[in-house]
Amino acid sequence: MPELPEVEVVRRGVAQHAIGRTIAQVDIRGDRVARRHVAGPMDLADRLAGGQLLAADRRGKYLWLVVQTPDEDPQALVVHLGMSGQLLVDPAQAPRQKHAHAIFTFTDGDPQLRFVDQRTFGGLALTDLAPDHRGGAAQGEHPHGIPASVTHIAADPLEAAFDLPAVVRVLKTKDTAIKRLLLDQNVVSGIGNIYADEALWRAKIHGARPASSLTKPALTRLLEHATDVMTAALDVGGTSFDALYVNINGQSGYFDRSLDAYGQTGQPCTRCGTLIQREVFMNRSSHFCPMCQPAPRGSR
DNA sequence: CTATTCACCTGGGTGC
DNA sequence: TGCACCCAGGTGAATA
Repeated sequence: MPELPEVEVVRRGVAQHAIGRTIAQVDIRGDRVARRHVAGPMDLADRLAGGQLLAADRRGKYLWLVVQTPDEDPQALVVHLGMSGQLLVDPAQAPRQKHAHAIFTFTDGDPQLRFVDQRTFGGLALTDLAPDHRGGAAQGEHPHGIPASVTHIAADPLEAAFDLPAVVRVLKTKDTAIKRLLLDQNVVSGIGNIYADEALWRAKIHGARPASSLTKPALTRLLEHATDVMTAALDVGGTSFDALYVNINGQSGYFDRSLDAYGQTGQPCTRCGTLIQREVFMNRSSHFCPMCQPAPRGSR
């Protein structure tokens, strides 16, 4: 599932293959892929035609291409991969994928850029760029600004603008379960179910613990583990379980081999040998070691 | 205002 | 072989 490392792999691929190129046309199929583009798919395709791609940027799980459109200030083409979205680089003669919702052709010919999404939880939208009010001491990290539709998303742990002590202070005030907060993109962005479970395992913390019950050093360590595990995943191309998550060339990442908790139900904990358990929490699967990560009193 | 739940979507797997 | 059902889960609107 695309979380921060997987989205970053895609961003790098798009940057390599698409920056500087000019869009000839965008073939959008169906209404759903552009449902977050309020003016509709026709407007999206019309305004992108003739636009030049200036940059590929990212915050958390949100990826955007900065586009110099013919008639307006630079815009952000926000791409969210959702659960199963892919951006693929393909020659024009390659068969159209069943779930290819948008195909970008360029004035310089091949390759095309295709947005393919089996479950269409992801999508495309063109929005204005706004100054990065979260930039703080790290101005210049997003020189084109942040898409207006992404300004509510918190900085992610790989950004210079990420203020770890400030996030820890926020967490310390909340009685909410720590896993819920790790997944809250308004608190810290980029973490999804896989890396939340991995960070909690590494920090030996049960996800149902109220954040306020953890010490500031423990919360700090947890976020550092989240940063570490996402960095390690990025180094090997992300986590793939099947053909649903792939880079722009259709290749899988290798981090699934390094997972200690997520998807390891019934396997021995690599630290203590106790069998990893799966529990449903927040209507999601949570994987944890019942010995290393004791449940809080009264949970379940 | 904050906290929590649920609809959205498809394909692969399972049990009968 | 067929079919009903469950499961994966990021987001944001709806609800409490």
